[in-house]
Amino acid sequence: MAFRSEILIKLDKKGRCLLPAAFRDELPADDRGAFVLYHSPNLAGVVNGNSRAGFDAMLERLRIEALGPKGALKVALDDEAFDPAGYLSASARTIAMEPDGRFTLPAEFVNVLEVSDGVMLVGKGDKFQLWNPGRWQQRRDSDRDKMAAFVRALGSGDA
Amino acid sequence: MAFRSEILIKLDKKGRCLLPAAFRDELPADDRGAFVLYHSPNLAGVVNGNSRAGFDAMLERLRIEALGPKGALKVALDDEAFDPAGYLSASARTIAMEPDGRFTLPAEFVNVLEVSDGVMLVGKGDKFQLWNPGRWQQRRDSDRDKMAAFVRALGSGDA
DNA sequence: CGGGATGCACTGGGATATCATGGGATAGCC
DNA sequence: GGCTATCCCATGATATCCCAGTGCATCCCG
Repeated sequence: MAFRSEILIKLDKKGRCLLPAAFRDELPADDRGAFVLYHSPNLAGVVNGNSRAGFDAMLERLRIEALGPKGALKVALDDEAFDPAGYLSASARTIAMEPDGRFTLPAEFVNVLEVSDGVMLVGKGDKFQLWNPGRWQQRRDSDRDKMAAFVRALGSGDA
Repeated sequence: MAFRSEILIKLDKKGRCLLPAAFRDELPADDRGAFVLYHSPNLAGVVNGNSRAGFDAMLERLRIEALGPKGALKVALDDEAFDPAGYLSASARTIAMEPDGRFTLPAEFVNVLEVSDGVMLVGKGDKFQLWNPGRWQQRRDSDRDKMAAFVRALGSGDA
């Protein structure tokens, strides 16, 4: 289960779009009919996606690693303290697909993406992202430079 | 698992090409049906390839190198920071082969390679590369001189 | 050691299935 | 009723499956 590649998909007049086969194939075999979309916790205008199992696993890790084993019980009871996993859950929506992989992109995500007729889907390994195509282009160019610098920095260490 | 030799393969009218048996044999025995292609992170016009396991192992090493073992949670949540492993994932595609080892080379790779009827496959040990045959010829000539100089330099060090 | 037979690797091409998308029709829901 | 979601069908493009041929390597046998 590793999401790869970047794919531009259409958003039609009815607000539907398609989760491409390359991404559907990465969903768990026993849960191919739905997935989760959630707002990026720290990057405005980006929507993250994952399988339900993948999203739940991330929340689980977050609770354990951020709060410790005993934190889980505390978080279940303590409504006053900040709960990062709860925050993400609130920003998430389960998306049901039609059998052919299409789904209606909820308006709240359309709004933050500011897309009208195309959405860029980007595989990030553990998860995938939805981007405004133009903004992704910029981010991609900037990341390409950072990647080149990263590789150069590795080289100076041992060569 | 070590990819060796350089092999020129045909790219047919339907955009298919063949992963030669010499390379298929280096794929893990339990995952012979697919492999991964990804754009070179710092060399335009070159496409890298590896087994799924080999690619994933590289990403894993990359994450540890870049962030330390405890960075996993942060990288899963932080969409703003540059993530080299995520960058490579986005540039990668899983390629399924037919039983006889043929596959369709995705258009995005055909474009960056600027190939029309032949692709040079070059074994690099841990991974392999796809080159435009002409560009590989140049690279190869230049590497030959560099290798000779490298060997000479070795000699002057202790003789 | 030579000659033939056999099998596999690579290439080509037609037929079929799947993918991605558009659009109509139907069924709820405020 | 107007809006949205769901189901269904249609279509062009692409990918996949299947079969066929050719050449090279290996193997077997005398």
